Amino acid sequence: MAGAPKPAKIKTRDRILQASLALFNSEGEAQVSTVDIAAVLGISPGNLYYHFKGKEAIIESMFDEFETELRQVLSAPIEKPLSLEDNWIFIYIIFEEINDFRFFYEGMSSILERCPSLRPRVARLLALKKATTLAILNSLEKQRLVSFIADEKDRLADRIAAHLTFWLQYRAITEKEQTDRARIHDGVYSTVLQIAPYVVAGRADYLEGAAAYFARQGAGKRR
Amino acid sequence: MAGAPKPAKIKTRDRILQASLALFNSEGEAQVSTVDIAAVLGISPGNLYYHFKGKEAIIESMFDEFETELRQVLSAPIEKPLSLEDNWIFIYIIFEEINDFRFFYEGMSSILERCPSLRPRVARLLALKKATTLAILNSLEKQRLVSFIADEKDRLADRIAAHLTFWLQYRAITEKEQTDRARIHDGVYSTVLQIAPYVVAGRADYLEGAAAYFARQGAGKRR
DNA sequence: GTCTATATTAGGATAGAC
DNA sequence: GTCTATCCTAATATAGAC
Repeated sequence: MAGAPKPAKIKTRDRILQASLALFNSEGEAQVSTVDIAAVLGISPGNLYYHFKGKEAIIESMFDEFETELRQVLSAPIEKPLSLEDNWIFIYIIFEEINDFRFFYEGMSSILERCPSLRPRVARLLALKKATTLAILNSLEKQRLVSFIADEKDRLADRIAAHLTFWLQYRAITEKEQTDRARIHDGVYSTVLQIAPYVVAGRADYLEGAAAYFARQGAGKRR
Repeated sequence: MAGAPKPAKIKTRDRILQASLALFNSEGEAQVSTVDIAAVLGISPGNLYYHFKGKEAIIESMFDEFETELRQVLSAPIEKPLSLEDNWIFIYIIFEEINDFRFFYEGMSSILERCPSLRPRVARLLALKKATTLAILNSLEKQRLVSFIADEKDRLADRIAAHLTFWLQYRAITEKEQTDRARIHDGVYSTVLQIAPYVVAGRADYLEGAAAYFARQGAGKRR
C-alpha cells in the first residue's frame, strides 16, 4: 500500500555478489570458478568481468560488507554492557554472521595468500573479537558474577575469540549431518559453558540455566 | 665405523613426499602445483607422475603417514595414565605433529572436497583426539586433582580437541611474526590454562606452576 | 550493460624413447 | 626410473559488436 517504489530490479553487481556467496558457501570457494558464477546467474562471463576484475575482486568486495557488519555487531557491547541473557543472544548473532560468511573462514589461508590486503584487516577483526569478549568478561567481573586470577581473563578472551572463529568448522567435521542451525546453537552453548567454571556462586545453577535456555531455544525456530 | 650400509640414496618417491610437505607448509597447498614440486627436486613432471597419479595421491599418501603417527601418539595416554607434567609434554608432542602437517589443517575443507576418502578418517582422528583428552581428564579426576559437574567434562574435552586442531591457525593470524616454536609453546600453555579452573585445590599454585614451567621451556630450545 | 567470440595460460596428464 | 615432448582441459581474461 505505502508508496513502495517499483519492484526495483537488483543490480547485476549485487546479484553477482549474492550468487557468489551462496556458491562459495555451498561448494567451497576453491571449487567455484567465475564461469560457474556467471552460469547460475544466466549471464555471460564477459559480463561478470565487466563488474569485477575477477574472483579476488568479488571476495574483497564481499569482505568489505562482512567487515562492516561484524564491526558494527562487535562494537555494541563495548559501548554498553549487556545482561547475562543478552550476552547469550549476542553470541548467537556473532555465530550467525560468521556462518553466513563461512566459505571465507574455511578457505582463509588460501584466500589471504591471494588477497594479501585482507590479512591485516582479518587480524584486526580477530583482535576486535577478543576485545569485545574482554569487555563482556570485564562487565561480568564488575557485577561480581565471575572472577579470575592471574592472566586467566585475558587467556579466556583469546580462547573464546578462537572458539568463535573456528568452532563451526570443527563441528562441520565431527558432526557431518547437523544443520547450520544446530551447529550455531551448539556453538553458542559451548561458548557459554566455557565461562561457567569462572562463575563465582551458583555454578551449578548457571549450568542448569544455560542447559534449560538452550534446550528451549533448540526446540524453537530462531531465524 | 659400525657396519653402516652404503649412503642409501633416498628413494625418489620419498623425496617427492618430503619436498611436497615442505612446499605445502611454506607456500600453502593450493599455491603449489605438481610442476613446482618436480622443479624443486630437479626431476621431470613425467617422472613425478610415474610415482603418483597427481597431487591428491601425494596428499593421501602423506595423510597415511600422519594418521599412523598421530594415532600412535594419541593412544599412549589411553593405555596408561600420565603424571601432570607428562601430560604437558604430551600436549607438546601433539602440537608438534600438527604443526608438521599444518598445510593440511589450513586447507582442510578444500582438501576434503577433493579427497573425500579422507573425510571419515579425519573425523575419526578428531574423535580420537577427544577420546584421549577425555581419558586424561578422567585420570586427573580420579586423582582428585580436578572436578567437574554436569556435562562439563565432555564439553571441555570437545573444546580442547578443537583447540588442538585450530589454535595454531588462530595464532598464525593474530601474531604474524611468531616462530613455529613460539606458536606451539603458546598453544600448549593455552591448553594447560584451560584446565586450570577445574583444579580442585590450589588453582593459584597450578597457574603459577604452569607459568613457571612454560617460562622455563620458552627460554629453552626444545626441538 | 550485456553478449559472443576468442585469446592466453597454467596445470594436469600421457606416450614413448632412453 | 627417468626424460622429452606433447596433449587436453579448465579457468582467467579481453576485444569488439549490439
